[in-house]
Amino acid sequence: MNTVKVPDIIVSRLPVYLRALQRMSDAGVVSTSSQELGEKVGISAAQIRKDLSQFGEFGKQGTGYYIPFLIERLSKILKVEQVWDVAVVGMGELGHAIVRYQGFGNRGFRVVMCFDSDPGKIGNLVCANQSDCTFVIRDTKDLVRDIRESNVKLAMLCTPASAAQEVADQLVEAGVRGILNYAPLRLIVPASVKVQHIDPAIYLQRMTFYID
Amino acid sequence: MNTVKVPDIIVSRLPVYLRALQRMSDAGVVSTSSQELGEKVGISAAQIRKDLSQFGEFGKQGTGYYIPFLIERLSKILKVEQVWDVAVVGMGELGHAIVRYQGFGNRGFRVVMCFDSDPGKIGNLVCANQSDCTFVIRDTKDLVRDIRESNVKLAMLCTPASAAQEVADQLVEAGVRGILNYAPLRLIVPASVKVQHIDPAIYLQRMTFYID
DNA sequence: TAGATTGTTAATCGATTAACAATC
DNA sequence: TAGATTGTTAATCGATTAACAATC
Repeated sequence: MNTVKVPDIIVSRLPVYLRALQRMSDAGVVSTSSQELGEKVGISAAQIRKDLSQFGEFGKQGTGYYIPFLIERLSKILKVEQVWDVAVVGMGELGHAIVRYQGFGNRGFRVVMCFDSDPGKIGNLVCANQSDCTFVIRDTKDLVRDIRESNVKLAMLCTPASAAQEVADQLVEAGVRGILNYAPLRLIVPASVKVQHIDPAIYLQRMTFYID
Repeated sequence: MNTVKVPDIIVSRLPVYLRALQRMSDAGVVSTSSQELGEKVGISAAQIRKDLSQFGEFGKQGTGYYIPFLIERLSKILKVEQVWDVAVVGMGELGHAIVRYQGFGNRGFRVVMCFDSDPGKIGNLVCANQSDCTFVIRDTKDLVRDIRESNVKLAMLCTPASAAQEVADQLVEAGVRGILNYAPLRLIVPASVKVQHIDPAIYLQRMTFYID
């Protein structure tokens, strides 16, 4: 077993490779090379080979990579050969959009429950699709109990900034190990909990710098 | 004038500094140090000083940084002392959530128009807030003309993956210089156009790797 | 076999950190 | 003044690239 820690920056590229490979696979392509994959994802061929070599030997000299095999291996490495249950907290516009969104299923995730603290929303139904209305908005007061009982390990945090840290604390207490944070502030969590942050305004500001 | 190109990685941190400074300012704090700011954003003090030194001298030895001044300078550098008009393309759940979202205003952006190609949606109203319904969904066929006429330089792309590249081509033709891409694929655009990509599934997969 | 492409090593490149003189 | 903190330089660290033997 290799006990050397894999650099975060390599881990962060693996999902990008996986997504491109799944697109190729969907298009009926069965094999590729580091060269071709690199062009699709905008990363050098050498880098892709080096990244993959952290985890094993997945290709063959002369012929490249067999896509179904590489997808299987990357899915295992990223632990998305299983489907993860996800909780959504904060059922404003964004929370609703996420719960209704259909695109996570084939990427390894599904929303299983959602919460809000607004009495006007608690108990309301959210329709994941037109015909089959499956989600009841739960009271955030029950968050720790409900998440712990159903063993949910991932959450998407869509509350206003003012409530975000308090909710994060509860998520940690409930045993959540990964938080996708949409609130525009940095969450303080133990080292054992991962946080990824999505703030559209930050991304827009990274582009305006370059526009004259 | 300094003609040395600023590294992208430094530019990418500036919005994070700005957001933290604005939060401090909102809380009534008027000055800070690289040490304190670093703790808030999770970046070393030395790195913050080095990043800022790319653009000038904004602090004072012994006393640190005067927050209103640093906010002003960072806003200028990122070109968000003005408010940018943004177009939203693809009015599914996500597009609606973005148009209705109120949080961009004080970060330098406002949505001014939205598009969809579905005849069942074109002409519908989208309410940016409860009382004042301001947006009519426009036909994507008119995108190039409308965006060019109103001189919009930023767009958020929320269409399905299948339509995304075609829409991106039209946005480029219309003179858009920055695209925030929510479709799960890499867009091909000229070097003069910046793309930032938001794919929640990618972020989730970056966390599951670390969860045992 | 000949051509193609891997996995890996060594060289290069760039980013981060440590340290400190300057100075508020 | 004495203490604090900047801006900057030099040292360190880590990531990327180039090159190529191995081999399908």
